[in-house]
Amino acid sequence: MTDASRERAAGRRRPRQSDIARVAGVSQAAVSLILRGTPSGMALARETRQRVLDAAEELGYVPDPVATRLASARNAMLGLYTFSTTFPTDVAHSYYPVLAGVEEEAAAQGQDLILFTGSARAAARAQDPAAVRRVRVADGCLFFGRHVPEEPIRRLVEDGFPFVYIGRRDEPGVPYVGADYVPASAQVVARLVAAGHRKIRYLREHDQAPASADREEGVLKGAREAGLDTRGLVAPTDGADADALLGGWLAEGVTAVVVEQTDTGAALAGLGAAVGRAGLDCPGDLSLAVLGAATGTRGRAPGGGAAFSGFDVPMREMGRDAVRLLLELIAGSPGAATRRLLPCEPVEGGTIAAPRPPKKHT
Amino acid sequence: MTDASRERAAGRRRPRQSDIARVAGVSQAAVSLILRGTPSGMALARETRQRVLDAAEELGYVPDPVATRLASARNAMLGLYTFSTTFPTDVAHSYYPVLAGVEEEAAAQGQDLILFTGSARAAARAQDPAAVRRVRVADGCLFFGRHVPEEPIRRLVEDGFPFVYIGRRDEPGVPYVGADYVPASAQVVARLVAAGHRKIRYLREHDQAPASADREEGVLKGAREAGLDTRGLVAPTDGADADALLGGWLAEGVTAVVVEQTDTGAALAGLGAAVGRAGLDCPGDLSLAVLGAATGTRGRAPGGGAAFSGFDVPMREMGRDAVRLLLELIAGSPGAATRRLLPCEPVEGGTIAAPRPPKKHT
DNA sequence: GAGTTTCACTAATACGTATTAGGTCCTTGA
DNA sequence: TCAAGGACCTAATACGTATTAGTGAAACTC
Repeated sequence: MTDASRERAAGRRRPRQSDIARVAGVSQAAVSLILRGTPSGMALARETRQRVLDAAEELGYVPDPVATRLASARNAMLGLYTFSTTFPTDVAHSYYPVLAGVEEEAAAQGQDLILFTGSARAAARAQDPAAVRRVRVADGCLFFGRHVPEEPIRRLVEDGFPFVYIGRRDEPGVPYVGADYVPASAQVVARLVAAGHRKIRYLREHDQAPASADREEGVLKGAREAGLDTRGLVAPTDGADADALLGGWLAEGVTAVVVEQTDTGAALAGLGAAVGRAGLDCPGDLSLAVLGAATGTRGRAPGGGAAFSGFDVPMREMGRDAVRLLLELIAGSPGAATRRLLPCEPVEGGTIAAPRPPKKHT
Repeated sequence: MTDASRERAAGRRRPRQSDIARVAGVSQAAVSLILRGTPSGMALARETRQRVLDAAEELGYVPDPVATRLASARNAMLGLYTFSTTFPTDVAHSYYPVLAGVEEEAAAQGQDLILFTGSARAAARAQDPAAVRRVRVADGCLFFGRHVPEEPIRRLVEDGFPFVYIGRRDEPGVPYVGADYVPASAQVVARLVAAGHRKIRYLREHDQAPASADREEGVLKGAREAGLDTRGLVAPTDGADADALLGGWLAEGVTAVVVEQTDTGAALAGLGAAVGRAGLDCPGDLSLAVLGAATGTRGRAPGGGAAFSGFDVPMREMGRDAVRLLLELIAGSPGAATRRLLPCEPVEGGTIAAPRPPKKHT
């Protein structure tokens, strides 16, 4: 009776393996074995096999993916949990290439993605642990975003749930795929020094993220290795005080500025505008370098068409590698390196030149 | 013994209702009833209910969507199937705002999204029906993309699976949320006519998509209503022959060109370049109008900073409305209009002006 | 010709949740 | 004191497939 009413409601009911079994005169198990492929050492008579295949074809059988996944432990779905909206409003958002990489690799590996949209509500209710816990519906999960509620994540670590963070993390035991900012940032400073700059400033945002800390560390490392004075080297900004900062630096004889590029891009935008307002030529009057222009969103230098000098963050590759690592964790591969830093590609660009001969000094 | 070995193998197993039941000292059925909500006329003691809820919280229980789906038919997950990569390589891709709208509304409705990444392989294997079939793990599915394999879709219609197409479709019975291009396109022509133009051309791409057909229909409608000659009005292009077309039109005394804007943007890009090479001033020498600039990607007119005149496609709202419609279909709402066209917002822009007094005629 | 293998398949059960049909106790009314 | 009813919960089963253990029969071994 229930069956009949369901058939009425949904038109013709989808044929199942048991229907095929009835038609072909075999058991449901035989149908499953034949359609799925016999595991090993199992043999089915050629004729029976054909009868089942014919019946399946005739009935228009389609396996139910839900049942398939219930029966086998995996569901070939990877979670993607972002701590802001996944599709940001700002098209030029720097997250974007990472997501593209994630999708690309997931598709290549035959995995679907579950986008957890709880972010908005989770943010509203301040760290609702249930929101993060929901990711367990997937085989594993990728986390992405600068600011993360730590408590729910720790919970996942404890439970042994497979997940990978995109971006370096400080917490022990958290697998991640990040960018290797330290050497890349040091190398940018080295390039400025090689071009003749001795008075350099580093403009960074007010931010506690590991990515920011690493860049600063790299800049300091590069400065020390070149024998530069690191006092006053680092200047945090919110993007609004750029004019004052720039004026001060020019007065001090600064010839090059390194800028941190993050998802908001506030520091770079602020400085770029200030350079424009001051009527400075770049790189004629001032050399600029950017730490981590987002691939595909690469800003244009104030002067004209040339790209900023600095390095690119391998966003796409981070996304891809995170998927690979996650799948290894899910599979339980023992030898996998669970904390990975990918190298950043240097960008030649056109915003570094030799400094003008200093007036005071000559 | 089996349980124990599995626990060892996979670390700690995900908690199930039966685990909660054991902890709380009730049956699995009671757990399901309490967590899911008692149907009607069922009463559970307040104290028992609390014990179960506490145990669930303590164990970090999350319902298995696959099992949920198999047993009932809801899992609060909507599928999103795109017939190209979901995160396109081109950041300025016009699909983007639609996806943002989908995510926004899904989050608002407490639904997660399943991104089906089969697209790549499906495209490779030319219309593999299995790829589309995967969507059935979700409660319903959104389809998005200009070119769609029709056969698998028809299959879903037959099976009564709830889905919504983003973009108008010709096939009968397919629910969709699209943009109402016909009146919007006609209105653009009317605006040109009102500005004094009588010789107009419409540049469209070689494309069979309904969206293209609708725009052309609207342009023709607008032309007829203004009493214009529609012969030679429509010109398809691949973007490469723009110089020749433009030259011919100028010789004919054409004073305004309407351009179709699609996801590739080839037609507009080609014409814009041709206008530049011909040294024409827009709108001084030639008025331009664009049918459907993508929100957020709005092109700039060749002359300078002004936006193209024309209309905007309500991409974001289409995404949102598609989610709403899909949820209605899933809920089985009887009165829902299943085929919706949203109005396009006119864009004033700066590329329409009165035509120069024609030389030949005067 | 008793024992062993191989073949070809089936029975049974797991996967995790939803749902329905009861089953116990406890209170209440007559 | 017995029946009726309600409150509270459990047993049983369904959902559709995967998988393992096992079964009967034929074929082979010595």
